[in-house]
Amino acid sequence: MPRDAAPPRRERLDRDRVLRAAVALADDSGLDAVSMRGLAQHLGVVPMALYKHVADKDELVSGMVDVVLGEIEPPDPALPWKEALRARVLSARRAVLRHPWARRAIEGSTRRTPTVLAHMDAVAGGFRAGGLSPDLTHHVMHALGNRIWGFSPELFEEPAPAEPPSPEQQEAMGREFAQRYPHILEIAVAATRGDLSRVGGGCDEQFEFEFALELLLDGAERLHRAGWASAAR
Amino acid sequence: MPRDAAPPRRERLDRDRVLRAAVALADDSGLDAVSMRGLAQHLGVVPMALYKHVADKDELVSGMVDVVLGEIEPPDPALPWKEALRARVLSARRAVLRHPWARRAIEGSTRRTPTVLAHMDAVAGGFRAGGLSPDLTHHVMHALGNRIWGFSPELFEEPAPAEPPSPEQQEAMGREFAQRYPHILEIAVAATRGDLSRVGGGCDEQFEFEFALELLLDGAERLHRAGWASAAR
DNA sequence: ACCTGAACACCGTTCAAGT
DNA sequence: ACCTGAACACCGTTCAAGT
Repeated sequence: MPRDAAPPRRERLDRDRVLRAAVALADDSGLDAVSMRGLAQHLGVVPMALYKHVADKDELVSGMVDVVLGEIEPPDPALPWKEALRARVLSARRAVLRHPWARRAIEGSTRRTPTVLAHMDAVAGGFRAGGLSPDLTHHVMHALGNRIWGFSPELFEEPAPAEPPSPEQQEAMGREFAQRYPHILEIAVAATRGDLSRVGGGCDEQFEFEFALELLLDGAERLHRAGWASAAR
Repeated sequence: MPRDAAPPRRERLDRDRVLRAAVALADDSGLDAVSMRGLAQHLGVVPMALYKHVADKDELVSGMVDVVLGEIEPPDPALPWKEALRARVLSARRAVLRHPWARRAIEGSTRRTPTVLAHMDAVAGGFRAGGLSPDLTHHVMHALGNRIWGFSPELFEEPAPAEPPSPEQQEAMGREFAQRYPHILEIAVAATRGDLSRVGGGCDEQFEFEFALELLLDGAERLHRAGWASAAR
C-alpha cells in the first residue's frame, strides 16, 4: 500500500479552529449546544480529539470568552478619563451583546486568562489616569462588578410567556399584584408609562446599564474629590 | 395476605420535606450534589418519586432559594428609610452567606416565585418610603442588581491554588505582573497593604459589599434630592 | 395518591490503542 | 503528533405500571 493512500479527510484541528467553531456554534445554537460531544460532531471529529487542544470543558469556555473579549476596542487615548472608561466599558458591552451566550459564560467562568486580566488592568488604568488611588480604584471596580464586562444582572428578567396575557388575565394579574406587590406594580406602571400590556417587553437594559454606570462613575469621582481613603489604611 | 403486611418504610414525602432535604444536602455537599438522582438516593427513594412534588429540576432549585429567602428578617419599621433598606439587604446577605450555594442558585434561577417578588417589593417599598419616585426606584434597583439579594459578583475571585506560591514564584509572578498588569499589581499591593503573600486570601467581600451598597444608596438619595426624572417621562 | 422500574437520550472524561 | 473506540460513571425526564 503506497503511503499516499488517503489524504487527510479535513483540515487539521488546532486550538484556534476549535475555539472559533465553538463560538460560531454558540452564536447559532446557544451555549447549551456547546458540549464536548456536540462540538466534536460539529467539527466531524470524535469527542476525545478536542482534548488535545483544550484541557477540559472549562478551558474551552474560557477560550470562547477570550474570543469575545478580543473584540473590545481600546478607547481613543486623547479622551478624558471618565469618557475613556465609559467608551471601554460600552465597547465591552457591544462585544457581549454580539454573543448572547457570553454573559452566562463569563458569570460561570472561573479562569482568569491573560485576556481577562488585560481588560481588568485596562479598566483599573482608566481610574488611575483620573488620579484615583489604587485603594479607591480597587473598591470602585468591585462596585462596578460585572459591569466592567458590559452587562448587569437582569433583575426583572422574564421567561417569555408562551402567550401574551389576555386583557382579562392582565386585569386579574393587576389585581393580584396590586394587593401583594404594590411597589412592583408602581414600578411596572412607571416603566411602561401606564401601558401594562408592554410589561412582557422587559426593561430597557441599555438605559439601565448606562444609568448604573454613570451613577457609579460619578460616585467614584465624588469620593476621589473628597479625598476618600479606606479606614484601614 | 393480611393488609397490615408492610408498614410504610419511611415517612411520606411532601414538598416541604423534599425542599428541606435539598437545602440540607446542598449545605453539606454543595449544589452539584443536589441532582434529582442524588437527592432521591439521599431520601431513600427512587428519582421519579420527586417529580410528584416538584415539576422539574428548575422548580426544585427555585424552591431551595425560597427557603433561603424565607430567612430574611424584615427591618424595624421605626428605622429611617436608608437604614431600613441597609438592614434588609444586609439581612438578605446573612441568609445567603449561611448557604454558600445560594448565590449560584439565585443567579441561575429563572423563576420569579412569590417569595422572590415579595422581597423585591419590600426593597422597592423601602425606596418609596424615602420619597423616591417609582421611576427612580426602578432604575436604582437595576443599579443595585443582585445586591438586593445580598451578594455582588466576585470580580477578583480566585480558584484556590493547590499550593501557596513559593517566594520565588511570587517574585516571578510579581515581575510578570508588574510588566503586563501594572494596575492590577498596584491594586493588589494596596489591598494587601504591601504584603503580596496575602494575595491568595481574596478581598474583604463584606467591606466591598457595604462600600458598593453605600455608594449606590447615597447616589440614589442625591438624585432624589436633585429631583431626578428619566428623560423619557 | 403516591411510588417504582425500565428505558431514552444525553453528559464529561479516562485509558489504551491506532496511524 | 494527532486522532479513535470503547468504556465509566454520571445526568434529567418520559412512560407505563404497580400498590
